[in-house]
Amino acid sequence: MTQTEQPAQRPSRNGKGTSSKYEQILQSAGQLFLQQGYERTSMSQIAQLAGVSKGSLYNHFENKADLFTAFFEECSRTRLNTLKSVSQAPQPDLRTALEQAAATIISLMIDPEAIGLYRIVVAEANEFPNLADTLWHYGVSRTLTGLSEWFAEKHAAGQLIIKDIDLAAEQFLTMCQTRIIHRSRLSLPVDTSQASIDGVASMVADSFLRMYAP
Amino acid sequence: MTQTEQPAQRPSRNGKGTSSKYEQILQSAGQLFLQQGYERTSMSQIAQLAGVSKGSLYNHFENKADLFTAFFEECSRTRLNTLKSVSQAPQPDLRTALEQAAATIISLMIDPEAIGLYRIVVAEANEFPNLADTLWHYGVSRTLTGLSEWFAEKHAAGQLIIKDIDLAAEQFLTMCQTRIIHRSRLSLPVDTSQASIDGVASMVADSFLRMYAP
Amino acid sequence: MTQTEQPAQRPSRNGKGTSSKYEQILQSAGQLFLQQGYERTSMSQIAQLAGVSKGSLYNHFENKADLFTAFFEECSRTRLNTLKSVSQAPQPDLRTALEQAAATIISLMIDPEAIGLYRIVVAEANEFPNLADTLWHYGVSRTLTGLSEWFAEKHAAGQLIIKDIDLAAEQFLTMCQTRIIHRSRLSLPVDTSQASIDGVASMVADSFLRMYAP
Amino acid sequence: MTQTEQPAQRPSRNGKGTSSKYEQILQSAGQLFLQQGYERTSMSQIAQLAGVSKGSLYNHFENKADLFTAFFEECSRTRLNTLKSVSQAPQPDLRTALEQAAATIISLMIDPEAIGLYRIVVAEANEFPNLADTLWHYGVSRTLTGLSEWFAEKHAAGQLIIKDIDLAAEQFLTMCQTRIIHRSRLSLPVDTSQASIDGVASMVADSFLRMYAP
DNA sequence: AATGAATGAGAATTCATTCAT
DNA sequence: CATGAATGAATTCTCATTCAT
Repeated sequence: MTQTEQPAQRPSRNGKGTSSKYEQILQSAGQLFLQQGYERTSMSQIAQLAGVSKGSLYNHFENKADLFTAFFEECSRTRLNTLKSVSQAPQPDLRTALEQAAATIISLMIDPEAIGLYRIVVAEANEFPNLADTLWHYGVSRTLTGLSEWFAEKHAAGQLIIKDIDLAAEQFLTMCQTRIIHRSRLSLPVDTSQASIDGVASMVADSFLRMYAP
Repeated sequence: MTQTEQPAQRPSRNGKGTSSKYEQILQSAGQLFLQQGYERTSMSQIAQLAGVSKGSLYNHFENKADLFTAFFEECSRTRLNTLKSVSQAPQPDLRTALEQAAATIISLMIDPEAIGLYRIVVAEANEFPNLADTLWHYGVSRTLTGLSEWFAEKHAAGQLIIKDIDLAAEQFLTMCQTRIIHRSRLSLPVDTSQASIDGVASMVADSFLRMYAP
Repeated sequence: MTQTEQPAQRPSRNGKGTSSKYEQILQSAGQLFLQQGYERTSMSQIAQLAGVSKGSLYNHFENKADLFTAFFEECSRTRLNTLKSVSQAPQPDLRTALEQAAATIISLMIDPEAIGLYRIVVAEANEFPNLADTLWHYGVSRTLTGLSEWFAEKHAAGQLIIKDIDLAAEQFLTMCQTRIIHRSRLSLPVDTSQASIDGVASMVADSFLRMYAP
Repeated sequence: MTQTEQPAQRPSRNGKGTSSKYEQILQSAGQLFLQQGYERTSMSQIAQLAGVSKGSLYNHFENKADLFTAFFEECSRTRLNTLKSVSQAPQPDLRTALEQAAATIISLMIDPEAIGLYRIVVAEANEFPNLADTLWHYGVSRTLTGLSEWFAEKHAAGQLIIKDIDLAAEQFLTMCQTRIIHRSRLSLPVDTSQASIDGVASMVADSFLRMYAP
């Protein structure tokens, strides 16, 4: 009912080249947790989807909470990795680069898995406090750092004038959440077409430039 | 197998000053739902906290889901009402007015109950789709409308130049969520002191003016 | 859970000419008991169908068992009365008279209410042992007596030669249950058209005459 | 709300001579269902009588209805099997053979288990419509077929003259129910001594011969 | 490691009955 | 008499976890 913190021993993947039962379970658990949330997902369901026995679950994970955190960490590491790459592609035009960065962020964050992860963290914030840490660590922090470094360069180059660079990065990220991401997280009807994303991205880039252009 | 008969009656509050058992239940349910979420809260817990028998719950509400939505609507109507009043107080200085509005919004949205409501909506978005509608209706919509009207006035008065007023209102509201609200929703450590709130509010006002001042 | 035997005081119907609430309840209870059986029928259902409060039920009947037996007795008295009239209509031809009596019996016994009563008696034979007495008394006994008297007359008149008249009556009644009644009681598909009934009735008359005609 | 997963497995009886837990449950369930009927029998009672936990019941059967039908089918197959053997023993004298067949049928059908099965089918005819099919298939059909074949032989041999053989078989079976079976099904006081059974059987044989002897 | 039957605590819900008004 | 909220025991069913094989 409450989570236990000991990370289950992670057996090295067996050398036979087949994805180990460990990962099979993790993958099935993830699918269900993301769809249904922690409480509504039962160990039986996971076992069935993974094609293993209920008992096997407990050979690999101490209990449901352990399996859950294992999934979450794996998922955060794997799925949120792409966010790091934001703003890697050099663009001659700053406005275009900002717009493109915003569009990328929005697209990544309305991905069903990202939405699912966000939901699960918010839902279980009290029961599993370190979920948020993990999400922040793998998801938000990296992006913010990436943006900060980028903005610092532009500041040094005189293309932007920013006093608090970290805050500016946070602002940029926050503004990206206008309308589309915000409504997606609530499962409210929302236009997620590329055109719609580009519209918000354009607005973000414009606003950001008004705020920080020389 | 057999049909259920008694439609849950919503008795008008008795005038004797004592909150009726109906509201007693609703209040207890709310407390638990906000703390623990829907799934983790059991009807037994609610009955116990409300000081009534488990059976009594079903004299007033058809089932757990019904009790939950009843709580949520009541709560949305009552608790989120205050958001309407944002920006009602006239201020000679536009910057100060914006800053104050932002500070008010931030304060209201990091209230534990508001955070709890947000969490529950995000968590149960799939199971109870109309929760988000209710939250949006009572919480977000009103605030946006209020801001839009205000900005329209300022636009008409030449103090702001805004093309898409509704989008501007959304931007303003989104920017208010930078750092403090965002982290609060994830139960991450965050400085919620007045000074911290004012800091973000000031940043929001500044940015907004840079974006839309003539 | 087990029945209590005290018959509830039967208030004389109120003189206002309107069917009393007592009978209103009895009628609704009957409808539900016959459809669903004793266990599956709840006091709430009865109250709702009768349009009275649950509490009212207990003003008129001591408990569920009492209400049930009251219904059953009333029902047996009222509904099974018609069986008495079997073989009242004089017929010049004995064969025709027998056939007609058999057809009447079959028709009466496949009536949904008769089937319902039979079912309920069989189902609750252990829990309410005197149901069977009542059914026998009001339903079977009368018919048997009627048949016995009739056969006795015919025996005296030399049209039939019967040693054990009571047994003959029972035989006649039993034979009437061939196929149609038997299958109806089990809700098995069965042809209940008049032609089908007449076919069995004819067979019964024939057989009976072979058995007892001089 | 969530789907159920484990289809109840029907394990083959383990060969160790001890009845498996599956059958242990089935046997206990049967005992209670036959005594008390479906509705009055609770899963807790069954678990207790079988000496297993409540949860175990659901490892073997999907739900109460599934356990019930499983019991019923098993029971019908096992218990009603003996009815098939009616009239297998050759008898030089037709009258004696008929009498003996009737006596056998009566004895089998007033067996407490047969009575219990009949009661349960009649009681649950609406809720479990295929109970009657099962009972008819395993119980009645076989007997009728057996009788029909026998009568056909006798007809071919000129010992009986029967136009509608199937109807004759039904008549024979119906007549066997006179008095003893009929009253037993209602739990009415009845003389079930061998003498009494022989009396009815004799009457049935006599009547049948009058109806169909050359 | 793998299995899957077994468990017992606890979940939601129903229901006959009572009782103050 | 009539009402309907209140009750608490009982019911069906779920679920995380254990353990012998």
